Order: sequence, then C-alpha cells, then structure tokens
Amino acid sequence: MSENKSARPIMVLLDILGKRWTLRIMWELRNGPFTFRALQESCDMLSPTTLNNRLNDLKKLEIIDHQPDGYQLTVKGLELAKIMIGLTKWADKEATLLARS
Amino acid sequence: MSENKSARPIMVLLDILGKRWTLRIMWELRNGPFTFRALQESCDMLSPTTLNNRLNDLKKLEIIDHQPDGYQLTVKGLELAKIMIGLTKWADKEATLLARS
DNA sequence: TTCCTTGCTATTAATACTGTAGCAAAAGTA
DNA sequence: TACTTTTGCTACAGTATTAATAGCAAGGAA
Repeated sequence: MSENKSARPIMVLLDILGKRWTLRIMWELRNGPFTFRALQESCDMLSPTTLNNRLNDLKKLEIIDHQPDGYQLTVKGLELAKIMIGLTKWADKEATLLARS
Repeated sequence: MSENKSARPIMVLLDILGKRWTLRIMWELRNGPFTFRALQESCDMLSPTTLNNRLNDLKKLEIIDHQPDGYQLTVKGLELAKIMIGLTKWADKEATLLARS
C-alpha cells in the first residue's frame, strides 16, 4: 500500500499492452512490415483513429518504427513479440476452451 | 466472428488479454489468492463493475477460479502468468524508456 | 495530367469504463 | 442469540474511449 506500484516498469508496460488492439497489432507485425492500411485490414478493419493512437503509443516505447516500407517491430519490439509466442502455444493447447467463448 | 482468422485460438486469447485491466489482474494474482476487494485495491481501485466483468471473462477461460479463500490462478492460468514474467524482464531492462511515458 | 495509394484527421454515434452508493448473504464477535 | 463486519457483487449516472464513416493532402505511377 505504501509502495508506488504504478511507477514500476512492468505497470507502465501492462498499461499500454492492456489497451485494446495493442497486443493484436504487435502480433500482426511479427511477420515483417505493414502499411497503415494493410495493418488495418489484418486487424479486422479497426478504426484508423485507434490504429493511429496505438501506433503512436508503440513508437514512443520504441517497440515499432515507421520505415519507408511500412510499420515494423524494432529489435526491442521483436523481443516482446518473442515472448508472445508463448501465448500462441498456450492458446493452441487450450483451443477447445477458447473456441467456446 | 466465427469463421475468419479472429476465430483462431490466439485471436480469442489476444481479444481477452487486450481488454483493459485483464493483464494487470492476472499479474496481481500471481502471488496467491485475493478477495474481490483486495484485488480491487491492488489494481488501483478499479471499478467493481469492470473487475467483475474481467473475473467472469477469466473464469470462462479457466484462467482463474473462485475458491473459499479468494480468486486465484488455475494451473492453466499459472502457465500464462509464467509467460508474463518475460514481460517483467523486458520492462526492467527498458525501465528508462518506460519511465518517460 | 489523372489516377492510385498512403497516412492520416474530423466528426458523430455507440460502447466501455469510472465513481459512487448500496444491498444481500456469509462470517465473525459478544 | 443479536449485532457488526466483510464480502461479492449490482445499479446508475457521468465520463472516456472506440467505432464507423467520410474525406483530405502528399507522393508516386501512368
């Protein structure tokens, strides 16, 4: 109760990853660069407003950057994406469970 | 919503983990059971409405369950929480970056 | 020049979340 | 037993976030 939890790095990270679409965007970017519109399509046509907000969040954290050939994960971003592969393994293992929801 | 790529297990998982507070709740639960109200406090007093919604989401996926001594991660949930430890390591490594946002 | 594509912004409507109050059931206390 | 807490919520109104859609300016190709 006396510690300042919200200042801890993990809390800042969870805050951003917890915003809607952030995880999904990172997931889609795992395989090479995407243009703004291609990203939108691969994310089930999320609104450009939100996509832009998330891209800016991720740019600030240097998780992605915007190169001539599109938005892509940075080296730091790739490290995070690798961690997310564990989520895929879990999801595949629990596919039956996830299909029910 | 039932036959495109969003039906893939990982998409369902990312959908739920991407809702606000979900990751944080799982993070707080990593160390043993919490009562509803204790969880609320550890999550910076998030509203009971949202907490309840998230707990139900997580119960459906059998990531948590509600025992006499409180809400806690299931075996499946613990597996997910372990993956999240990777996030902490990343966050600590990038602490300077995260502090700026 | 005209036509695309790209990366957005603007606007309004819909949805989600917050903040607060409070209630019913269970558990603890005298 | 009766009283007091604690617990797990629900209700509701206000605020914030997101969706849906339209469209625009810049750059490149034809």
